[in-house]
Amino acid sequence: MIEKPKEKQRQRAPSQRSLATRERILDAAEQLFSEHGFDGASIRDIASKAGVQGALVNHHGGSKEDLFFTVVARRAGVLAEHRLAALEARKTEDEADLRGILSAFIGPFLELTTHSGPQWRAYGRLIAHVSADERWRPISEVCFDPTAQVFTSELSRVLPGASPRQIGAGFVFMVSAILSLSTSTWRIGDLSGSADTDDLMQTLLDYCEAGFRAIGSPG
Amino acid sequence: MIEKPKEKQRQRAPSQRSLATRERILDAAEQLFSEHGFDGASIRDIASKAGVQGALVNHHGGSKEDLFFTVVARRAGVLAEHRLAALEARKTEDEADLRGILSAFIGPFLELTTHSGPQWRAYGRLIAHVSADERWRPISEVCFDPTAQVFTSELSRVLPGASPRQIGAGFVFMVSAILSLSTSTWRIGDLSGSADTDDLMQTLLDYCEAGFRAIGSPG
DNA sequence: CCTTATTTTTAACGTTCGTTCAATCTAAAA
DNA sequence: TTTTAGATTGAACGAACGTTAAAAATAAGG
Repeated sequence: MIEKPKEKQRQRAPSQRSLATRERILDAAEQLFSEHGFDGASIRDIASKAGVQGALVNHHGGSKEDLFFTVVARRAGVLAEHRLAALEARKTEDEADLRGILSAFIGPFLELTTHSGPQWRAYGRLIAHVSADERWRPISEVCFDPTAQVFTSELSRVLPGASPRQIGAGFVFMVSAILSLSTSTWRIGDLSGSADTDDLMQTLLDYCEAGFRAIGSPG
Repeated sequence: MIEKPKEKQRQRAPSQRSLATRERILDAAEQLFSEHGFDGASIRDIASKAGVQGALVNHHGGSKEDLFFTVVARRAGVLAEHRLAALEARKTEDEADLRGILSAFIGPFLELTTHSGPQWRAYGRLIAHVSADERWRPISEVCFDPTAQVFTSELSRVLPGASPRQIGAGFVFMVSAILSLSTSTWRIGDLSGSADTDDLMQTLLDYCEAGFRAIGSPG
């Protein structure tokens, strides 16, 4: 499902039109997968939204599972770069304390998923699906675990009193809270405005920071 | 999808065998819905797991959406009763402080989903699906929102400094963290033992209590 | 026991699914 | 310009889907 080694090398550069078509297909898949999940979104729906024939989806994306992996992985690298860059920036400015670490993890995600257009917003919901369904654990391991390990080790550094299991639990709680902002915004209220989003990020940061401190300190 | 008013009254009591068959079907649906989601679980799979013919699933459960709602609603009342009873018990013992309220909400869920057999364990994952997919919002409103309102008003009482939006955000964060224990246990590590579950409940309680206090206090 | 409402099976309906294949169109490379 | 790899279309495949209808089996009620 993940490996894709068998691709006989191409003999011509892809045309600009085909590249654009491929992106349109991936965008359509991203939206429909995020709205209806893997099983709820059909190849035909994706093709229709992209304005192409169904067979073209298989041609550009391979099997449906290949397509799903491609869509998830497409933005995973960008997200990881933003997070790790934010972490490094905090480090060089001696702000790599608990709140700084959490900000470096939470900030880029909320920034991208709320201020970078509908595709990134859809990607937030898509990650929620990936994270909730054990079926996609291999995708998580490839796309998100490396970054997660960097941050958990940083958290262990600033919270020496917490066991690895406690760090892991707190990290899962934080991730689930972050993703809930992509899936359950209607539970809290309308936060389409940018100011509300920043407010909510502060609330989330306060919540997670205090939670980690409670975990990391005895008693 | 939710309403089910058209049932012409029956003229004979259902046999014990049919009642048992119905429960077997609901149990099978509960397990498969929780593992593969609504679209990923087929009527034929459910029938096969229940040991009956496919048509019998429709006969006992109605349409697939009706069946899903029935499965979710079946244990929702029991869960709500446990939570509200725990809350009342804390109130009469003057332990209805923040931690007492959170314990009354978290404790019964973890107790049921980890110590009451595989069906309740499946039910935990099932609720995670309901909570994550906006498609099932009507089900959430019927099955879970009444209890949620009781607890959020209690939280507002003990956290007068927090706005309704902050209370709502904290509640969503807490719910998502609770459900993550049903869906992402593999992220934290192997916690199949019962002792570990109790440890994790303490960690979750510490985390959420501190988070709520941070939200509820100025600064 | 007899009647028949209800349960259960068997079979099939029409639809949609993911995927494949051959034909056609497009455009990169020589 | 010519060649032809690659992009795109159109059509079809077999399989699985949710659902329905009519028999057959079962058991409740008289």
